[in-house]
This record gives sequence, structure tokens and C-alpha cells, in this order.
Amino acid sequence: MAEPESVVPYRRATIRDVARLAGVHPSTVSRVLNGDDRRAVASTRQLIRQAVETLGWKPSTLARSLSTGRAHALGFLIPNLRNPAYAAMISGADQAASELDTMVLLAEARDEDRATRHVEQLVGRVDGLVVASAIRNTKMFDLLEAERLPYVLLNRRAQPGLPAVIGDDEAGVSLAVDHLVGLGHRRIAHIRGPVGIDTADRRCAAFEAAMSRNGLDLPPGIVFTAEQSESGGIEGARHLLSLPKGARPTAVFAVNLLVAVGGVAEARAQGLEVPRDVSFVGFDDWPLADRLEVPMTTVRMPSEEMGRAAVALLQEQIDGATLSGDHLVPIQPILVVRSSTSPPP
Amino acid sequence: MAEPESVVPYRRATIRDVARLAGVHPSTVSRVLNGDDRRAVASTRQLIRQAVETLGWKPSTLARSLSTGRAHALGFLIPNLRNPAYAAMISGADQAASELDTMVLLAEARDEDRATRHVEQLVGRVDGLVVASAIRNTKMFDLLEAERLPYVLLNRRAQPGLPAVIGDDEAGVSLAVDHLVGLGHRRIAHIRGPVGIDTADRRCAAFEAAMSRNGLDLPPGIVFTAEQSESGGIEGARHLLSLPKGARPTAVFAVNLLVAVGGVAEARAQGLEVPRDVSFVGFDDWPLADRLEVPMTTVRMPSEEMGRAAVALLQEQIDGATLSGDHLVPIQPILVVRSSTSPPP
DNA sequence: TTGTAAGCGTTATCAA
DNA sequence: TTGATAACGCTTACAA
Repeated sequence: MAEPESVVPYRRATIRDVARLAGVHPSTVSRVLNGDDRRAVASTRQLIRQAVETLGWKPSTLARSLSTGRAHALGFLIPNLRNPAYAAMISGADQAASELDTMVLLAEARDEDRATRHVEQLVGRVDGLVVASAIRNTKMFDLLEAERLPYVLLNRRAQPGLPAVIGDDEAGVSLAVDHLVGLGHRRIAHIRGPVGIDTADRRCAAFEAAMSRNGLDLPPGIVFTAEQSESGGIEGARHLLSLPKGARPTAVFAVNLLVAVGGVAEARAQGLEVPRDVSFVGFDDWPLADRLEVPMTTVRMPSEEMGRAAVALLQEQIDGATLSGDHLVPIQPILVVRSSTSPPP
Repeated sequence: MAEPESVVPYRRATIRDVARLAGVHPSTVSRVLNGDDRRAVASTRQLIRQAVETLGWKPSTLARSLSTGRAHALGFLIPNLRNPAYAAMISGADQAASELDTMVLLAEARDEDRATRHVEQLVGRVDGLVVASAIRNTKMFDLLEAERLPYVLLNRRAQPGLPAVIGDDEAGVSLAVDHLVGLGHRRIAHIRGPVGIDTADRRCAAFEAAMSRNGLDLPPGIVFTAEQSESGGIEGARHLLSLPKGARPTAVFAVNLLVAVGGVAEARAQGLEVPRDVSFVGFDDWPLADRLEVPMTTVRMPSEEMGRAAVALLQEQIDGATLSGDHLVPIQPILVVRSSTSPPP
């Protein structure tokens, strides 16, 4: 009586299977397959390649990582997937990484807890981390240091000394302010983001510098601090447009696109026309920004390059370099002029 | 003469270090730390916990995975990070996964090559894959089967038989069509996506069903096939608005938001007013959809639930269940009514 | 040029 | 209740 057909459970071919089939030792297989090609006689090489082929062998990332101590993967922490501004950075990082034969593992760190949890889970799986998240998270940095996990900040700086890749926000702000000044504006306001958020601080400082370079002064109340969201923009515009007639700005530069969108909405809600009565400029570009009720003039940063640079810098650190301080991406931002800006009334 | 202070290279504590300090065998440590708490005497337990504490020991994910064959991680393939519609699905997946003590590894698969490459790189690092990407990629599926990697399709079906989590697009389409019919429209057109894209096919079939349910017919040319992008919408609107007077639609239902946006743009470019002259309804919701030149009426799917369901189903498969076919997420879509729809002229 | 053997940090199966 | 031992699949000195 025949045995019932027993299902042979699937097992991935291992390097030992390959060695057996090729009639050599596993270590020889390993050597040949890791490009130590010259250190094997042609016939052996042939035999091994043949065996790999027929068995469909693929190396186990896990085993390899455990043995070499290299994961050949990088983590990439973003604050919010709903913010398409990061897409380009990730795309750049992905390209750079794939050239290094490394994969990018993305994780969304919307709050401190999640950031810390993701870092904990990424330890061991990655060789380093790109931190694009803007949340201040001491716990996470402590963890990174404790785990000795190399990391690079992207589009933000934390304490001085931590390696960071940043774009030329100052140049971007200048582009925006000079554009408004060129149109004839003199009373230009700024809705800035929260104090302590690096990009907000830098853009605000750059705004003040650009204004003074243009010989324009900053009357009290002309710089307003708000959350970096549409409602922050609404709040900011409400304040700025309620300034006394002579102090009321004819143009507003916002810390980012969403804030500018909120500002435009509030201005229109007050019966003003944009840009006729008041102009707006944003920062960063989003899909649909050109299809808004008022297509938004905005600064576009070299995000893809920034992502690329972050990976390069991270790789240097992984390879043992001790880097610190800011690394400015030399590609210049550009101003995308749409319909939210015009000469002052 | 004193030796020069030699820098002791950093080495993570291993389970052996813990065992040594606690004066027990590594296997005991492993047992205790894996919750087999009852199978160890209290004093030993105490000793071990103490040692773990002082050494700051954390298990090595890698070693653990190699030993157990479980990565405690899932891959999540999305087609495009610039499309914020996926953010909610990922968020749901992330929540569900974290309840399973599993991490979600995100990867962007913008084209076939990248999809295949990412899958290759994820093998071994993850226990399974959620494939939300809509690209038809036979190579990738062959690879998945060859690697015996469990996977679940999300928001798409490929061949029948492959396990898929989908939302109730049919109900969503009904919502859209009924809304238009309720406003008084009778000549309703559809700009559909490419044939073979599952969501496009389903939404189109549902459109035709909803129309016939409402006793409305579909004159030739009233369903137009286009790319799922703004330019597809432009092209579609150009065609539909050039139909002879009596056949020209008073309302257009588009396969997704971007297509609807393109349609609105084209209508306005032709001097029509939206929604006065022609109404538009989209599918899926995006940030800024309410700030467009014409705030868009659109269908919002229960994306978060869908992501959650995908992870649950995937986990079942990983645990050995053999699942197949469609799994409809029971949460109903809703219609977000904005200003792109009104009664026909 | 190839093989031997140890090691990467765990877990799992026994036996004690 | 604990310990010894052998995996897991690969790499890498070092020896032959």
C-alpha cells in the first residue's frame, strides 16, 4: 500500500545546498558569490553559478546581516505622510541608497511616542537613520545615542553639533521677499512658525535680514507667530489685517504653504481680494497648489537633492567618519510665481 | 609606565553577558525573558531582570528573527508618496500592526522595476506584504509566489483568487450618482481610468449600474477613458464638453479627485462656470481639496479601516491560514459635498 | 585555490 | 527548574 503523498514543506535553498550540489565547501560558495571572483578557479566558479541557478538560491539578508554586522538598509523618519513635501526628499534618498545597494525603510513618526517606538524597532534592522521629523524629541535622541545608531537630521537642526542636512532656506526667503519688494511692496508681514522649530526660526531670521537688506523696517506686530497649519494662517491673517490702516501689510510671507493657504482664505473671508488687496507667498510646493482658489506663489526647495545628500552623509558616518554640524545643499531654491502676488493696491 | 588609555570599542550586551552576570545559563535568560515566567523560580527571575537592567540589554532583532523565522515586520508597498490618499491606509495599518507588536516598513513602488527591487530587498526582512500599488506587475507577483511571501492586495484586485482587501467602491459610486440625480441631473458622464486598473473597472461598472438603477441611459461617448491624472481629466472634459448640445452632460463623475480637478480646469478654460454650467464629483479626498478654485465634492472611502483590515488579513495568512478572494471592508464610504455640484442649468 | 572551524545573538529541544 | 547543545544561514580568518 502506498504511503499517502506527504507534502514536503517548502524550504529555501541555503548556501550549504548550493555547496553540496556544486561539490565544494560552503565557504567557497560564499567567497565566489561575494565577488572574490579571482580567488577561485574558473571551473569551480562555473559549477557554483550553475548550482545557484538551478536551486534558485538567494542569500538570506538576515543571516548575512547577523554575520557581517551590516543591514544594508537605512531608516527614514518622516513626520507626516499627509505632507507631500517629503515625497521628493524620500525619492532622492531612495535613489542615492539604491546606488549604494541599500534599501530605505520608511516610517511615519507623527508624534513622540511613535518616533521612539519606530527607532526602537529599527535598531538592528538598519545601519543608520535619516531623521526628517521636526518634532523635538529628546527621548528619541537619547535612544539614538544609547544605541550608537548613526543618524543625520534632514531639513532641521537640533542642537549644534548634530550632523544635519539643510537647504538654503535663507536664499529661498530672499527670493520671496525680493519678489514682493520688486512688485513694489514695502509693508511686508511674516507669519512664522513656533519658536524652537528650526525651519521656522531660520526662515524668520532670514525674513528679517532680507527686509533690512531692502531698507524696510519691521513695525511691531508685523511678524506673527502661529501654528504651521491652515488655521495658523487664518489666525495670522486675522491679526495682520486688523492692524491700523497705516501699519497694515500689503503682502504676507508665510512660513509654509499651508499657512499661506489659510491666510488667503481669511483675507477672502474678510472681503479682500487676493492678490489685488494683499499678496501672499508660501514656502514648499504641494500638488494642487496651482489649482487653489488663488494659485499660490511659493518657494520650492531642492528637496530631492536634500534627500540624496542626507543619505550620502549618513553613509559616510556609517563608514566610520565622525561628522557634525550643518551641511548646506548647494542647489538653489526657486520661486514658483503664480497668482497670489501682484503689485500693492 | 601606564599603558595609554585604550578605547574599549562599544559592544552591545548579549544574552551571554546577561547570563554571566546573573550566574545562569543563556538559555535560562532567553526563557525568562520570553515570558515563560512561570517556568523559573522567582529568585532567578529577579537576578536576570537585574542583570538586564544594569547591562541595558536589548534583544537583537536580527538574531531573534534568524532563530525563530519571524521578522515581526510587514512590508507596505505604495505606488506614490505624492498621493496623500494612501496616508490614511498606512496610518490604519500602522495602528493594527503595532497592536501585533509588529512594525510596518513602507516602500514606494513607483514603477515595476522599483516594485520588484523592493520586494527582493524586503524578503527576509518582513513576514508578509501589503501591496497597495496598482501597477500591473507580473514579475513582482511571480517573485512573491516564488519566495512564498504571504501578501494581501489593498484597494485592488489582481487575478481572482488572490486575497484582496477592498472598500465598497460600488456604494461610493452610488452616493455620487444618486447625489447628482437628486440634484436633477439626467445626462451624467463618467471619466473612467484605464481598462484593467481594478478600481477603474469597478467604479465604471458601478457607475453604469447606478445609472441604470436610476432609469438613466448611457448614450455613446458618455463614458470616456483617460489616464488617472489632471491631464486625463482635461482630456476627458474636452471630449465630453464637445458632444452635441443634446448629448452634452450636465454633470461628470470622475474616477478620482485629480481627474475631477483636471475636468473642472478644462470646463473653466472653456468659459463654463462650475457648478452652474456643469457639475463635477471626484473620488478620494486630498488635503487642499476644499481650497480649490472650485472646492470639490468627492467620495471619501474608509481608508484607515482598509489599512487595518489588510494587516489583520495578512497576519492570518502569516499564521498559516490560506485565504483568498475579496474581503470587503464593511464601513461605508461617505460623500463630502462641497461646491462643485449644483442643480443642472 | 580550497577547506576547516569559529562566530554573529538568539531560540528550541532535550536531558539532567 | 535549569543547563547543555544544536540549530538558524551566512562570513571570515586561518590552515592546508
